[in-house]
Parts: sequence; structure tokens; C-alpha cells
Amino acid sequence: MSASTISRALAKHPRISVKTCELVQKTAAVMNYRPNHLASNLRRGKGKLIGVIIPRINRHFFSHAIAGMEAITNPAGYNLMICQTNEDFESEQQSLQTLINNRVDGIIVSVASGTRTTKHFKAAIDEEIPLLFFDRVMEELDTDRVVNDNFAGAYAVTKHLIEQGFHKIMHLAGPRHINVYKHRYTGYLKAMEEADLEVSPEMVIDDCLTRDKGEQFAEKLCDSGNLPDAIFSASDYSALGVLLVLKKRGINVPSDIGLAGFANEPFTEFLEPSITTLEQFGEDMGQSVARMLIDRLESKEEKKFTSSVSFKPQLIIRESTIKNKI
Amino acid sequence: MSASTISRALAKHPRISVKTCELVQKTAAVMNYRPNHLASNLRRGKGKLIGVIIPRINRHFFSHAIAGMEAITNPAGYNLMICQTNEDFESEQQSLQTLINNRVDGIIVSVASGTRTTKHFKAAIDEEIPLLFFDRVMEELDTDRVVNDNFAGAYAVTKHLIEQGFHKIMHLAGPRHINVYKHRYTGYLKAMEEADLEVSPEMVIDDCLTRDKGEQFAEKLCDSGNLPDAIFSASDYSALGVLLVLKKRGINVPSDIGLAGFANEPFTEFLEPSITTLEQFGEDMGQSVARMLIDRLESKEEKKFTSSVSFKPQLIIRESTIKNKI
DNA sequence: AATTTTTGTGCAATCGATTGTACTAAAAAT
DNA sequence: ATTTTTAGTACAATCGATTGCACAAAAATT
Repeated sequence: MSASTISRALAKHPRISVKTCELVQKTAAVMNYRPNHLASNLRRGKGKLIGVIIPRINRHFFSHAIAGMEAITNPAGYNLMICQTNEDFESEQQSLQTLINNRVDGIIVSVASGTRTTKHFKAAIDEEIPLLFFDRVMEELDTDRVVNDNFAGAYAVTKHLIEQGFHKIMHLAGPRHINVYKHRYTGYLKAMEEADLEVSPEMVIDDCLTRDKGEQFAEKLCDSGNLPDAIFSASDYSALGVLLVLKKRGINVPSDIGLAGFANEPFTEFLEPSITTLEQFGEDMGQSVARMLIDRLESKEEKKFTSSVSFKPQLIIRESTIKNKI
Repeated sequence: MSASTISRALAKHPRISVKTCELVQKTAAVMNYRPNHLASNLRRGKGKLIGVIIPRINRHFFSHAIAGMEAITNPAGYNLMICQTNEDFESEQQSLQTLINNRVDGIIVSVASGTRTTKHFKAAIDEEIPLLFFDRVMEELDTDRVVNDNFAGAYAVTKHLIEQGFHKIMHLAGPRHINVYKHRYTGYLKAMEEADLEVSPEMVIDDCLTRDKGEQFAEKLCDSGNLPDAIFSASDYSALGVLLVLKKRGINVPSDIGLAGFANEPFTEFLEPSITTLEQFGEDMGQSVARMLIDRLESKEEKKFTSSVSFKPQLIIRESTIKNKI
């Protein structure tokens, strides 16, 4: 029996008789036949490889996202090629080239904070490699994407703070050129506005996302003696820094100052007080992009549309914002 | 100029003149030539793919390990295919088959706790696919491996507890069939023995690695009223559970009971009191196995030896074991 | 000058699955 | 019984890099 017949039998080609199909299938099983993906990939010109570019693998959110992607891509026969940018633009650019050179079937990107232009992504688009964004998107590019509704999240937590009786609420912000931080900022603004609370420029602290930055900020704040009612940080890490300093200085959270973060990092639950924050469902989001990409790859259709999924972060209320215990 | 000449020129074959080499290289650069990995892989029968089987991607230790592996394998042109077992034997078996079917060049495994036999690994060995173990090893298999010196770590922390004046020290253990937990147990025993401290059977609690199990254990312990001086847990998670219950019950750590964990999970630093634990250098270990595997793959030599690297965990002393503040 | 050696290239086969085309046998239609 | 249709299978080319072998040209040797 010729190789072509066997190939078609395995693929259940309509021109092959059912008997033959079954015979081939059985025989294949008996002789423990395994198709050589390399060969079929060569033929199809595709490698069943998906490139992933993220700032860091070992962040709570991203490692969960990767876990989610694997859960979808592995059973579908795709492999993941994962690149870390460490938030660096050069590195992102290079990773993208590497992925293109490896002829990946598609690319999932979460943009580095060092990135400010979209030019390098054009390379992938020119090669007609599907490009999807994940969490950190380039808004000016019209591509498939899976994001968090950071606006809603920030709005919810800010509103919660206000309802708890905090009025002068500061915001520790991230780079405004990244959608994620921009929306956390605007969500905060919206909630404040709606409550007729003023937001003066000095109430928003830029580039304050790390533990260190949070500590430095809190030190300065304490020195100034001019404390706000509460602080909503765009990052759990800077919220952590703030909390540690406040505690050191004997300022009580939440009775003196309310505090909320973003991302539900594992440690937020165990700090004392535990920190109110927002869960981002990294694993689900990872599954979602992976599915979106595979759908795109496996439909022969032309790209006639752009998909976009937006997850709602879940507000997790903890001690750091509950002013009045019942 | 023929394809063969070009191929050789690019590979700097000695039979090709330097002029030709340079010409080819330049021309290739100009026309933006990218070798098709698929084709070359097919020819060589290898896919430049490394399989990784771990219990969970999104654990602190493992996500860092993966990050370390990527850092080595990516630049070397290898991709990682990552499978999670969720500690389940069946799943491990299946992942192994998947990797073999995908004709990976090598496999890195951290054994699931549900695994008790080595039979399924024989499949990889029969296929002559290099198999390396990482952290959780099958000791009866003579393969390359990178491990933690859990014995030394456990010994160090137990000794530290003893030096701090804790004498009756309980141990929360994991499944003894896993090297990692076995050695944490024996390290603990050794230190106790050396200090002439008795370890009665009820001082070692089996299968107590999760937060839940830790909480259950601590509840029972408190109810019994028969408290030890200290507890050394083989897992930060059960240590966490214990701490939460003790605090709830008004038992002070470390003045009433000392407490130590293992793995330096991020939250251990921020609990109150912060928990003494051991850092495992996941990223370095990941780099180490990856290097070991690539060395093996790229040396044409027969396998004449078995490599083994053992990392020393670093004792991180925190509040939970410092009985007498100075 | 003739012969050997060295050096540089090209031919053609190979890796294994896939697929358009062609061909044969069987079934259906006339 | 002859023609048409359809089903089932095989041939051969293809994907692109690689490599053993052979051959030609140039250099070295006698």
C-alpha cells in the first residue's frame, strides 16, 4: 500500500474506503506509528509554533497566563516559544525578530513598558503572521486582543474607597503610555469626579510601581506631614512598599490611611493589614488569547474582523480599606 | 551558484573558499535570507525542542526555573515544550508520551508527587531521548540531574532552631517517596540526633504540605494543648496555615512556638511574624539543567557519564525563629 | 611537460508527509 | 454489451536544507 493512501486514510480523506481506513488505522496502531511532525510541518510551511512575548515569566499574573495558554495550545498540537523582555524595548524588538525567523504561526505580545513605538510590530504584520495582544496592548494597532478592563477595576476600587469614607485619595500611577496604567488612572479619575472629589496634580504620583518606589514615596509623604485619606496604587508592589513604611512610622492602615493595590499578588492576602486589590484571572485570560489565536490560525477564512475580549477584574476587599469594622 | 555551495558557505565548511563564503554571507544578508528551521530539522531528524514536565508552572519555584531554562535554551535555538502534571501520575505519563511523539531532543522532568514507579520513563530511555531530572528526581534512575541539597537545608534550619533554644521540634513532612521530602526529613532527623534530642513518631506529621493541611494540623495541635517548642515544615504553605491558626488562637510566634518553612515563597517575607525559610534559587537551577541538557545534546560523544549538580539552599532567618530579640 | 595533489563546486539523493494528476477496477447507466 | 461514472489507489513532485560522491580547475610535485 502506498504512502499516499496511508496518508489519506489517516486523514480520513473521503476518497478512501472505510475498510481501508480502518485497516490502516489499526496497522498504524499496531506498529506504533507516529507521524513525523517535522516533515508535515515542512510540507505545510508551518511549524505549529506560537510565539509569546511578555515582560517577565515569573510574575504571578504572567506565569498564570502562560499556564492558561499551555492548557489550550498543548492539546491542540502547538508549542509555545516564550520570550522575556524584562520591560526593555530593544529586547522586545529582538524577540520579535527571533520569533519571525523561527517562522512561528502566530505571536502573542504583552508590551514592554520600555516600548513607545509600534514600528517593530509591522515586521510581523508584513510577514502576515497573526499578532495578538494580551493585557498590555498597543491601542493604535487594530489587532485581536485580550485585555483587562482596568478602567472598570480602578473605578470599582476607587468607588469602594469613597464609600468607605475616604475622600482625599491619592493614586500611584504607572507609565501613561501603557493602556493598563492609563486606564487605571482614568478609572480612578472617573470615580473621583463622579463623587465630586477634586484631584489635584500632586495627588497622582507617576512612575510608582515597585516596592522601592512605593517606599520612597511613603517616606516623602510622611515627612511632608500632609497625609491623604487613602492611597490607590496601580501596583500591589508599590502598595506593599507604602504599607511597610507606614507601619514603620506608626501610621495605621486603614484607620489613618486606606490602601488598595492592583493584581492580587499572593502576598497581599497575608500582609497585616491584608490589602484590598483586584484579581485579574491570568489563567483564564491566557486560555482566552490562546483560543483566539488558534481559531484564527485554523479558520481558512481571510481576516475579516478583529476580536477583542475584555475581562472584568474582581474587587477583593480586605482589611486595608475597611475603616469601620462592624 | 548551487544550493549545496551556499549551504556549505553558510556553515563555513572548510572546502569552501573564504571569498565565496563572504560573498554568500553578504548576499544572504542583502536578500534577507532566513534559513528554514523546519527543513533543516527534518533533515537532521531533530526538532530543537526540549520537553519540560513539571507539577505546576505557576509556582514560585517552578516559574523561576522555567525562566532560567528559557534564558539558556532560547539563545541556543531550542524551544521549550512545557507540560504540567498537577502532581498527577496519569498526567505525567501522558505528557511523557506527548513529548516522545513530538520527537523532542531531550526531556527535563520534575516528578509528580503521584508518581511511584519509573516504568513510564523507560519509554524515553528506550527511544534514546536524554532524560534529566530536576529538583524532584527518581533516585533509582541513573540520569543527569540538578537538585537541591534538601538534606543540608533541613539540617541547617533545624540546627538554627536548636541553637535558638527550641528543643522539642516537630516536623511537617511530605511524601517520603519523593527525594525532596525524604531529605528534608532526614536532614531534620540528623540535626536532632546530633543535638541528642529525641524525635518520637508523633513529632513527625506526614502529608502536611498545603495551607489547609497546615491549618487542620494546627487546630488539632492547639486542641491537644500539648504544644512543641517549634515546628519545621517542609513547605511554606503548611507553615502559613499553621501560623494563621496560631495567631487566631493567640499563640505567639516565635515566643511561644518557633516556626520555619521551606522554599522562600514570596509571602513568607510579609507575614507577621515573617517566616524563616530556605531559598532555592530556582532560576539558577533552571539554567543549570538547561545547560546540562544542551551540553549532552551537542556533544557527539556517547554518554559515558552522568552529571549531577546539587544546589545548597540558603537559610533565610526571619522573625519566626528569633526567640530573643537583642 | 606530465602527473599527482589539493581545492572548490555541483549533482542528486535524502529526511517524511502531503497532494494534484492519472490510472484501474468496479458499479451504474444506457 | 457497451459506455459512462465513480470509487479507490498509486505515481511523482514538493517543501528547503544537507551531504556523500564525483568532477573540474588550480596548484604542487616529479
